[in-house]
Amino acid sequence: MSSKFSIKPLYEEVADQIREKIFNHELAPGSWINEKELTELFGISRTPLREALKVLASEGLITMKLRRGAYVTEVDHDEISQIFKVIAILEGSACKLVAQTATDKDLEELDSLHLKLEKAAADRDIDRFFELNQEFHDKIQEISGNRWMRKVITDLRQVLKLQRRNSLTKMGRLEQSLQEHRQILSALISRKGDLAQELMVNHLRQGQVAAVK
Amino acid sequence: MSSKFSIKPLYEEVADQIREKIFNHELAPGSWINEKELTELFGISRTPLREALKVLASEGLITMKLRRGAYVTEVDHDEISQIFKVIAILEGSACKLVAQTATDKDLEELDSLHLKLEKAAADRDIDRFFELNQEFHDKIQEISGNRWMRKVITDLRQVLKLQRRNSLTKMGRLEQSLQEHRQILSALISRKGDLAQELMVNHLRQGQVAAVK
DNA sequence: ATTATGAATTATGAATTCAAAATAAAATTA
DNA sequence: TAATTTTATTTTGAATTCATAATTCATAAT
Repeated sequence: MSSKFSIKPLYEEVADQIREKIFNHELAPGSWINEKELTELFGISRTPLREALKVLASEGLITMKLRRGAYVTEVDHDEISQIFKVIAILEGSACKLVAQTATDKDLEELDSLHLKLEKAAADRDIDRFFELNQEFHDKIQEISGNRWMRKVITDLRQVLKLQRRNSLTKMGRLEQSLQEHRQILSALISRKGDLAQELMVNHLRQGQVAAVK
Repeated sequence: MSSKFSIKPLYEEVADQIREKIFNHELAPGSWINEKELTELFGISRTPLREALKVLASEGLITMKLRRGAYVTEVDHDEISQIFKVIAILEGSACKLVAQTATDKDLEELDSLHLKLEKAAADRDIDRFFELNQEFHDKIQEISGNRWMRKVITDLRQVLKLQRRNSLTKMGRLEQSLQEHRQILSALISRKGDLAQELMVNHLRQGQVAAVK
């Protein structure tokens, strides 16, 4: 591995790298993991690699088969749908809470974040849009102030990322998604908790429809 | 380890055993994990033990410090409170869904489960009560049919179990808890989704109050 | 007596080794 | 030739080994 003085343990570093490979489909769902190949690629021994694999398995990203090794988990449409439902419930609640308890400063920050999002969309900068879209959702959770809810959502989103068709891949959906965000933001700013919650749940439902095709 | 022909990988077996030790406070929150001691106790080498530790760390039960080892995670009151809130949101939603979509047979099963719970309470059989109480909650999630929601709740409950003062330790709370269950069950049977949800959220809030003292 | 300093011990992180199981390849037979 | 058995190779699971960092303990200095 690159630097001699590691900040994090080797197995975590390795887990990060493998996660990346999974998310960009260098390691596609269903494909088996070749330990030797990866140890050679990373220039490490099997011990930390296998530790990393166990962590990824407990996250649900890979599946371990006794005496057969590990393969990238395949999630079917039904499971994607279930995961979306859980996320919708949680982000919806977070939204309601934000409408009720956020400071004005919080909402200003959310607003300025959304402005950047609008800009990225106008520029047709897809990557930046994705990134800021994620930040927008995450900011709401941050404001709502429940670290465990945030962790749960992050973990679930990670499993969703196994799927290539990742919610708003298509441009058409992008514009609609933006419109939904505007409504959510507006509801938050006018402190309409129930409305904000409903809009967020619906927003995520739309995302789900796009995701499962 | 006991049986020669293992069904599950050694590291999982070991993780299970350590989890048990954590939950019954043989390994108390804050205490450091002695690798050598555990390998000798289980009669295994450090390799599978350390794999197990990494899994437990990713579950949040233990915390790893680089070059210092691992200790059992300590969760403070604030975090317990946050976790309860997430569980309440999810179980509340599950409850609403069950009221709306459960078959009559589902509700009959839930009812008979609750009868057993009443019996255990009448017998003052605390262990059995705990077990059936858990089953009651789990059954609702099972009926609601979202495996991922169930997994999330299970994982969160596991972290709660780090705390000794586990919700309804005191007998007084036991009777009240039973009363709350009756109301939830009644709301479910009469298909009042919103009420069932509200009752469940409140039930868990009560549990939280008991838990954080 | 208390605090520093340095040696000895212990524990951790990671590579290597070894045994057993699974897969692939070769050889035998029908 | 096709199917089946046998043998070789690869891969996995787990123990062992090794290097280094952290801790403990003993000694010396203030």
